[in-house]
Amino acid sequence: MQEPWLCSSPRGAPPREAGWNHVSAPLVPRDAGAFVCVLVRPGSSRVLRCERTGEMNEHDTPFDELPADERLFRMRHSAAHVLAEAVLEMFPEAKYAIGPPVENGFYYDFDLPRPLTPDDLVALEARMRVSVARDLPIRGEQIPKARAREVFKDQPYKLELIEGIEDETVGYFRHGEFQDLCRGGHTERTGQLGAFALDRLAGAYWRGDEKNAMLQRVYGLLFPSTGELDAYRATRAEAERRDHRRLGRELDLFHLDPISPGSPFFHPKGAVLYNELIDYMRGLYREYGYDEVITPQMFSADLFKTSGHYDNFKDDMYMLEIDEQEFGLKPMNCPGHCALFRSGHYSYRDLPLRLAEFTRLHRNERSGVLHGMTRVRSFSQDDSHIYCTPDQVEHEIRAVFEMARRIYEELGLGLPVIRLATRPERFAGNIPDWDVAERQLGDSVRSVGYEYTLAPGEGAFYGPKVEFHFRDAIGRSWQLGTLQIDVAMPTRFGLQYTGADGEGHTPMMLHRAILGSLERFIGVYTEHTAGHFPLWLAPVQAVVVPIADRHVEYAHRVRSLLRERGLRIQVDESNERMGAKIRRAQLQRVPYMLVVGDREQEAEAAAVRDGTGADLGAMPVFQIIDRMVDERDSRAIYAGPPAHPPEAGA
RNA sequence: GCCGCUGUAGCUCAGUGGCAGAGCAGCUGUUUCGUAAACAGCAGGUCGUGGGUUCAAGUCCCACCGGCGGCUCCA
Repeated sequence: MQEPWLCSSPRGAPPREAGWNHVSAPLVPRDAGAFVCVLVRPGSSRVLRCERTGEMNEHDTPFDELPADERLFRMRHSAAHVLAEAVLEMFPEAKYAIGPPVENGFYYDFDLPRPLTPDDLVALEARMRVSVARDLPIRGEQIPKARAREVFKDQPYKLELIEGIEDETVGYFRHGEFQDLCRGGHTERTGQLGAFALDRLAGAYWRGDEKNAMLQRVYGLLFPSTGELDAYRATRAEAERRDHRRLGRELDLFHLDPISPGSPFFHPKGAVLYNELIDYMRGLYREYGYDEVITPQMFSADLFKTSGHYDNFKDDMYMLEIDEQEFGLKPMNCPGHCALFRSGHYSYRDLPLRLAEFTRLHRNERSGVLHGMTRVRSFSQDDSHIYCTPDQVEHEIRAVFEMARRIYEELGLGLPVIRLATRPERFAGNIPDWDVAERQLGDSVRSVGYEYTLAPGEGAFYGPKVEFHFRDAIGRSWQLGTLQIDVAMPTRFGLQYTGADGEGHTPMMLHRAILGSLERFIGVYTEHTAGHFPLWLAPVQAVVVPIADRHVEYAHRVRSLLRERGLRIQVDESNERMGAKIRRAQLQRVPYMLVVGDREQEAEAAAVRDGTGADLGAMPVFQIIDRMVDERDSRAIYAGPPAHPPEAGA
């Protein structure tokens, strides 16, 4: 017989549903004034559910009637408790910290006598399933702080949390032998957790502060159903197949070498992507009135002292000593552009001045943060700084938005999601200027038809920041571009332009990048497209496949004709069967395969197969050229990967 | 940087103190082929690096380097 369920019902409030019998007898008066409500079907003696409507409204509404997202939140939250229960069983001396629900599941942080191993995860998961099978009631209540301190007297992290709570009482949850300090949001029983699995181990600082102890974090996945859990795992497997580090190697685009950690080597094919993207941006710069500049790779530390980067980022810069003077490799372009502006004499007639630069930047990123192409130490950006008069700012911001929208659309990325990052704790400039700039950015975002979410305290040290995020083809969100108003550097550099009044004025300054770092963009875009780049970006745009050796010469003629139009074409002369050549081209994500045999040679044609695997039939060579040139010049988005992509390798 | 895991052929991986292996890729030869993998042979190794334990180390221990998963950071 299960133990009765305790509910701290407010004086026996009746259940709301018709058709339920309400047994309001206080079966287990565990806490003074607490009532237990047991629900049974009419005519049945089987206890179906208990309901509690206490001060915390924990089980005010039956779990099954909650909105789906609230149910999922509670399942994940309760799963964290069940995980902690399992860990405490395995390690009675464990100190447990916090365990919230998170996207895709939950985690719990522990201070344990030894590191956990993957085998431990298996054992813990088994223990969790026991708790689920026991289907224990989860009870919650508010208890006085003094009592909580007593309950958790051997739990330093819980005690610290208790001290941080301002109320006189704290939330206290139990199921079985397990008890936790918790603000609530739980299932009614441990049997309601849905489909879960322990996922991975990680380290995490207590309270997210690197000055604090490193705890062991156990991550779990949890979804309402096994189907959804499997679907999530399938998505993750797809992400692995698309991983740019893997595709970069398989498609021979780039690699990273221990000889220079975090600094990509672009192979010939990767360099095509890099240069095509720059060409694309240059074309837009001409259209949008940007001027490209090239500034030094290295500056005296004085420059970075002036800009403020020295104070904020010196440890993350590559510093050098030259002739007993301190120099640094530039980690960003803005100080150099300010130096360029300062060197000239600009009047209001020269503004807005939009300085763009693609030169390489170096940042000494901490070793643990490096990640493929998305977090590197050496990179270049489609970077620009716009100097303008105060009354030009709004127009300039809108123009950046318009340009960004166009670029993301042309690349097939859809509409970005906007975040507005405001003044951080350490900042340059003065607060009134910050307030104005934050309002101006927010207003501009709305005026161009976007909503934004606020990211308080996440701005750059010199000004508030708009971030452009987008979701890729498998639902992951990435930040690409940014737009910032600088409320510090023009003043710090003493920048001046001559106004119509003949007086000197401080210009406004905007920072903006749309692709962001080219390295990161290429990494993200490789994953978004799974390597199926649009034709204009594809490193090899077509492979000519001769059926037999006697067709090689004609294949070369076809290649020449296409190359004359600037198309990037290869001939597969290998001693392989056609099927193998097709397969190889397909695995290399080549957009077009041009098969040539006797029939095609006769007709000055090629049998065309596109990257989706569709057979387009034989087409005259001139028609193939027209088609490809059109597709390239219109920057058409790739139609989509083949329905059944083959696995590379064995 | 911190915590954990990890490092064997170009790639993916096997090798639990006793002769360093497989598949794919590569090279050579045969085959000359009609839309996703022809056949045969050959070659390929400082087992991340440096110390240590041992008669003996890819295997055990220590340090360092790189990578992976997180945390922190991200101009």
